[in-house]
Amino acid sequence: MKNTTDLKQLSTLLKLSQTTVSRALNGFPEVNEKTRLRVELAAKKYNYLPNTRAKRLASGRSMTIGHIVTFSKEYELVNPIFSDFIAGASERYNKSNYDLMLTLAKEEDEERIYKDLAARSAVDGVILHGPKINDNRINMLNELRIPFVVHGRSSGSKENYNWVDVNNESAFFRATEFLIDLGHKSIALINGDPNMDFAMRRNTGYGRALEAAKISIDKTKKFNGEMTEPFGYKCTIDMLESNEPPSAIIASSIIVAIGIRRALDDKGLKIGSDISVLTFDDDLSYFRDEGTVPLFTSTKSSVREAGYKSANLLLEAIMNPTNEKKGILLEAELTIGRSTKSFKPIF
Amino acid sequence: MKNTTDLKQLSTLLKLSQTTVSRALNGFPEVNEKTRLRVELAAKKYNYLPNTRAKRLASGRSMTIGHIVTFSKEYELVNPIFSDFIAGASERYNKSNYDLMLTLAKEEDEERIYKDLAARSAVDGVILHGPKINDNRINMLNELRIPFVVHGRSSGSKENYNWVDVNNESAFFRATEFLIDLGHKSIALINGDPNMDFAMRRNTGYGRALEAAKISIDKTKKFNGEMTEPFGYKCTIDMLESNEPPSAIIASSIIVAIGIRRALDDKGLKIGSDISVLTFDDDLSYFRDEGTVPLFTSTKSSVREAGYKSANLLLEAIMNPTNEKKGILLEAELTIGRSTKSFKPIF
DNA sequence: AAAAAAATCCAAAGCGCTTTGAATATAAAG
DNA sequence: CTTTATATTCAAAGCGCTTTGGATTTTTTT
Repeated sequence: MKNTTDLKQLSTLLKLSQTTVSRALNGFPEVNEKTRLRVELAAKKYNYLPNTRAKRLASGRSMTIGHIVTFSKEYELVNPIFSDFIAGASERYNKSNYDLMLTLAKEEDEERIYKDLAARSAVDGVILHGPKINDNRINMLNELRIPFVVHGRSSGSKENYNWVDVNNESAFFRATEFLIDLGHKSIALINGDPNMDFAMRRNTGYGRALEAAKISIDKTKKFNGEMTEPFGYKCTIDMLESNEPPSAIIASSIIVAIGIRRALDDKGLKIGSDISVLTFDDDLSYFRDEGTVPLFTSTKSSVREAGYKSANLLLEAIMNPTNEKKGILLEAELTIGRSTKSFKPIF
Repeated sequence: MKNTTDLKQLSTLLKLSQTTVSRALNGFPEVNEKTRLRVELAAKKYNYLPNTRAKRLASGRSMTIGHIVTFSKEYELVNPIFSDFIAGASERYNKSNYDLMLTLAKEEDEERIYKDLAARSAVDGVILHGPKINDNRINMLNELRIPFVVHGRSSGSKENYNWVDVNNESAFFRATEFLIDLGHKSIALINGDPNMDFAMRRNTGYGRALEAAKISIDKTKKFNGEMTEPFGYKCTIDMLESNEPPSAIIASSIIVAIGIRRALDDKGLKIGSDISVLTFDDDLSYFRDEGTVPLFTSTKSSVREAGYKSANLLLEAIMNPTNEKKGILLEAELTIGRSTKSFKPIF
């Protein structure tokens, strides 16, 4: 029935103790090179790999990183960026033989999940996704003494923690400034959930650029919500049906931008020439637009790279628990597409 | 340092043996109801949860399901449907306290990963994603004796296996038939990788409907490739620049359909009135279009539901290893949007 | 060649649970 | 009030590794 070789069998075959075989395979110095070679050959031959369960118990490490991703409450929405983020993280884990444990849960269950993870010591560390302003999960994780890295940051939090974030404020400052330089004065912003830290920073960058150009903020042109395609559509339609539609729109994600385009289309407006659109772009793989000039002008930063770097930072923190906490700030680059043009009144 | 309670501590506190405490918590019948209550209360009070690593070793089960998702070779693309699929699966696992282990890997590593998983007995079962025609991973998994469920099927495989699939052939038959009924005679198909089983079935459904209407197949209007937005764009541009553009296009995913729309837009064509577009829709959460009449006419089937059902079938198979292998076929529903209109010559 | 040092190997304990087989307490039957 | 059956509890073994501390062998030093 059992078709796997275990350490005992292997050591008997080799006429060696389990200790020696174990040490040979784990690269300990106190083992003769010749025997190590013998052992490694035999391990390969008999297809031996240490039983994960036993290894984890004996070594006291789970060799597993937890990712807890929450659905948004209303729409049971899974953030589309998470697959690319995880692709990056997974790439890093594979190199060090860590496993990735993924939990998708409702927001209200998240706290319990972290506590359970700690109590049953199921993971060696976690990645915290989607930090909010003043996110109390951060101090909770510090109290639970689980090593962790935050993808993003949490303004207002007094805690000391590792993070990897894109410079959202500067990305949106530059985006707004770029549109202003093109002559736009009425620039809308379709942003994410206002409790999210990234949305707040994006809002700040947007506001700073407008202020610098002495353009007052029009509250009817600022939207916060779930970053879905229909949300982008709806906000745009609302603006286009208002008295004073904007001449440019900034979107917080490419999915939203696609909704904006659909709305423009419906209203018979041409993207770029009639209304400029600029979006933040996470460089999601299935929208990646190589070769041709991209449709959307964007501030772009690879979320996959963020995933890799987050994973890397976490593993470092696990190996060296005394390390100083560290923050990594990624800059987004402004990529010019065909969706932005100089201002020209159309209404 | 250690801040978790273990079984030994808990049983000492309760003046009971570890055996009794363990049994009480695991719902064994041979434990007095009063003691069980005492134990459960104490467990809650002291925040006791069994150590995952120890439990897994002792019980001989990993309580973990593996999902191996591969990047496509050329584009390092992560299939966007996988996040919604996993959301469904995760929901099912949570109910039974299974963990989900996710590995993202290159195709060429996949075989080794399965073998390693078996050798180190790291999971109790796996979900096989993205089956191809004659997929040899299926017999490999059977040989490895890992319980598994295939999301999709594999034509040509002689193996006996569990699967959950959407009726791709009928979905594309109906889609094509629907367009034919609207008077379209030149209907393009932008499909996935031709080695994928689902793409083959979709092609079959499409072909059958054309044949039934005595429309001969135009090979210049059939495309196979990565289901990205740029791919949809490119195929459409190519057709529009040819001598005989189609009057309708069927897309294999909403992402592709979005690319098609961009191309139509670029060429100054109106979706629906000028060219009809019909897409398969996995009902991805961030494109879900509630309330209004959806833009795209589609054959729709929730991939999230498929995830839930796959997980459920897998857990059943793990609990009852002698169960007959089972297939679950989901039907897609035809949803009428604004992207399809009766045929009317425009060129 | 004997003594000291270094290299190599091993037996056994332990990781924190579950589970087996036996012991004890309680209830039912004679 | 025994005896037998039933309910409840427990001590100890075992899951398959890693790791400790010691034993043995080989090499180096004197």
